[in-house]
Amino acid sequence: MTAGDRASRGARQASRDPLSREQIIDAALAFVDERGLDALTMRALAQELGVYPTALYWHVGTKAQLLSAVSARIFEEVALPGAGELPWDAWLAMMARQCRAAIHRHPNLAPIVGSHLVVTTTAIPLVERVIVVLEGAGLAGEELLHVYNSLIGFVLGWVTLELSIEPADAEEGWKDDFARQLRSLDEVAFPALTRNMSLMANNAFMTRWDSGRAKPMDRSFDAALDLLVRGVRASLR
Amino acid sequence: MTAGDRASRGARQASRDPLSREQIIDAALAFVDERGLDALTMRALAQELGVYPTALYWHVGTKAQLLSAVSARIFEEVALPGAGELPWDAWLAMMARQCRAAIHRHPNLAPIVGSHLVVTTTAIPLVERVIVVLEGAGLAGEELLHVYNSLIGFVLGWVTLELSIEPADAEEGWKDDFARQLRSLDEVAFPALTRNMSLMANNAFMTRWDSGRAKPMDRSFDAALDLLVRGVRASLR
DNA sequence: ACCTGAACACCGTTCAAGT
DNA sequence: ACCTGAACACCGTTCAAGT
Repeated sequence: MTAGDRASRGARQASRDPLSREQIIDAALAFVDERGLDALTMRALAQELGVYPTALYWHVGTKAQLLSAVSARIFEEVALPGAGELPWDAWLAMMARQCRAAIHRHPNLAPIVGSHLVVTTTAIPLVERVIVVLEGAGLAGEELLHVYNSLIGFVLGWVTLELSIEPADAEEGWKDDFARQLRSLDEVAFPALTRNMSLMANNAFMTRWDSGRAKPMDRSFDAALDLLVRGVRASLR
Repeated sequence: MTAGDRASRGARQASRDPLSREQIIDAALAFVDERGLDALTMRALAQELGVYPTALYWHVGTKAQLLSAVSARIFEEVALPGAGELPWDAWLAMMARQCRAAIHRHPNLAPIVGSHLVVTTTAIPLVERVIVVLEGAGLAGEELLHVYNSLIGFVLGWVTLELSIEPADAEEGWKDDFARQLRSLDEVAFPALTRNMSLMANNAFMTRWDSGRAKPMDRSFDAALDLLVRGVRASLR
């Protein structure tokens, strides 16, 4: 460890107050937003804060715990209308779109949100209000539980997939390669896909090469959300 | 690099034939299944194969490319009924359950499947048959695209979330801690949640502490799938 | 309580050299 | 074509020591 590990112009250089856990989480979130998940190392973050890497451990425990705290921030950013201001179906659709928007604001965190268990109370206000609305729609018991899981699982999961990480630039022309592979597919073996290729190419899961970061799938999300809410509506009778 | 990096009893010790790309991918899949995603390093995998780490690079390019190839294997394992054997809605539900089952067979890969762009032709047969069935249900054009994305995004995303990674054992009693936090929630601030706590605790996204790996969410998945298919059915009229 | 400084046991990857 | 062997530039984390 050399003195060069400390930043010459870190945020800490100006403010000589001691580090805080909150400050570290804020810095980590900004870091991931700007430079990506892979670039976040304890050493690089420490340098950004003008501090030795090991100082972080005193505040946040471990890198995994830091990341978990950072991803929890996303749920605080979800802005919801008050319960009762909207009919239940409009409220749920609104909630879903607000969740998606919050994740889209931090796309580099999507892999964490989507694949790490959320064990934080910061999401509890959101949970509470969803339950209130579902009860308002006439749901209770097991049925309420399953509809809740359907909605939350759909939103968080679908958006995680939408924002998938693109392969690194190991092979440069991989996008063109994949596009070409799709275009030259055997139309005898795959008649339906080749017939709909202009529709599917780069627009559908498994036949796209741009991530939702570059090419958001707004229309498909709205459609999926509509189908799910329709399903709930139908099941209420 | 010392000679100890090579395995003393690796699979390679017995078979002296040269490595192959397929063999490496197979070994990596088995490795991840047994020892987890974090345990997979190029060095450890090389040792398992009785070879120097750098030998892997000649065959698979890079670790990211290897992981992408490994996760593609999951889609080959999805067993589907022939198109036309079932009504469209039953076929789609079957497809969804088979996809979920395939991912559940390799839960440690869920984070990769859920958060890395799929750019492989191994999933094309699946795509083809889904389109055939959707066309059979009377869908075409944009509507077909959106329903396709709704279904695939739901299945892959929802299951990724279901199989979320649990926090490491940094703090040992974190499960009890979280459970206690939930139980001691203010019932004035969170009346709906506290009222339904026995229903929600460890059964719902954001209020559970066991991953779907230990505690599969079968009922909720089936319910969600049913709601979505109901929605599609309703939208066909 | 909070941070430094050194050290440990790893990583992924490149590249020249061998066969 | 396929693999070895050494080396580079990193990692996360622990721990004793300082203030």
